[in-house]
Amino acid sequence: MAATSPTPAPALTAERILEATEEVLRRHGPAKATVVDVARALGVSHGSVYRHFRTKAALREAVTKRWLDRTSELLSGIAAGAGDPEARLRDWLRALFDAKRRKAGADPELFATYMVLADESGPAVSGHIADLIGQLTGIIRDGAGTGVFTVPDPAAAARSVFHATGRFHDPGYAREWERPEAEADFGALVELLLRGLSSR
Amino acid sequence: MAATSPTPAPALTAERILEATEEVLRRHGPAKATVVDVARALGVSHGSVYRHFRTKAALREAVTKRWLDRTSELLSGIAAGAGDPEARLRDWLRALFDAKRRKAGADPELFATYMVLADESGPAVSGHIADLIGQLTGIIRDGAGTGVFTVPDPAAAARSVFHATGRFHDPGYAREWERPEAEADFGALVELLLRGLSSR
DNA sequence: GGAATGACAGATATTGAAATCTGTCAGCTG
DNA sequence: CAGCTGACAGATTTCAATATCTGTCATTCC
Repeated sequence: MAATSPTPAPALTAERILEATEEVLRRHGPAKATVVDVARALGVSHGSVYRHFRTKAALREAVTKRWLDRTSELLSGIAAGAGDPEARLRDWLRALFDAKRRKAGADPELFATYMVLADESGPAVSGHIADLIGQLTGIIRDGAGTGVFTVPDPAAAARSVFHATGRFHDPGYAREWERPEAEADFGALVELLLRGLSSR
Repeated sequence: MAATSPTPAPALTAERILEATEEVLRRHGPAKATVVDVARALGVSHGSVYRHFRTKAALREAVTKRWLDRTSELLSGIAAGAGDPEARLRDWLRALFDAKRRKAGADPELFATYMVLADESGPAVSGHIADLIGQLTGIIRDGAGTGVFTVPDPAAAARSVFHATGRFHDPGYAREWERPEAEADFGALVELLLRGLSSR
């Protein structure tokens, strides 16, 4: 016989708690999702949840971090690519915008839930943003190396590009993303920024 | 004898109601400011206020509009100037950022109050933004005329510039404006945008 | 007679008591 | 004995009764 049970009680792990928490958040929304709900969903007492996460805030922050990390990973693939830095920058910004817009459009309630969580988890979000700007810095540094971009400070340029495109990735602007002119506005802004990066 | 009283009862006018409303908002905040409070501050019954403004929402929107119009006027002076369009654009963006940052820093509670009002008054804000983008369009069109800027569509470029600088004028970012790197970030972004506008 | 009043109905906000939740921990269980 | 439980104190949320506010309008007052 196997020492580990086949399905009945798959051991209480941080990962399983996070999955259950996501489900509870999806069902009840951020305001009504309680630690007791999470414990009930897992068939354990809420005390057991506190063995893995010191506080409710820590649990929520872990959920937020997981969610943010998924976006980071998706984009890091593009940033690390080997092609033309100009095209890579375009693709990266486009992928960021598309990913956010798709999530906000597909399930607005869940997206609103994650906006609340992100608001609570300041440090996690700051780290995520630093990561994204780091990816941008890599692309721009590559371009500066090959001479496609003419910028004295790739890191500063990356910050500028990230801030400038905020309207197309900051969740606070989600409502605007469905407007018909959003697409053209995004394209125009990206081209303006690319011209600025590569002007002699 | 004068037909109009010297000071006692200076006639109930829309202007006086707006002033009293601003004062009540400043004192009580947006959540607790009532029409009854405004009427009491003026020494009249609340029914009299409803003679000048159909609803409480209309009264609040009028206050918002007055506030937004003050910013528009300040900037229109710069936009209509006769100097170098490049310098004018720099000055205009700088003036917008400085005005917002100064207001947010000097009286955070009042600024928060106006953020709530602006949130309620969608159409008034949209109109204000359209006005600002119009001013930007004027500057950029001038630059396109003299050849300083090389853009096919000044109106589209103006939209891009306004959106790109959102982080430095959108009230939602007010918290960031006090951070030490804000100044450098603002400068770097403006220079990047100017290079984009004038690249051959 | 044009402007202001104040009583009123329905909508919204406040309050305080009861219910629920968070976080701890001594003890149980396998 | 490592992991889980459930009772508990203090903090937070819910809920229903109560109070206040919004918007109207018949009446009053220069």
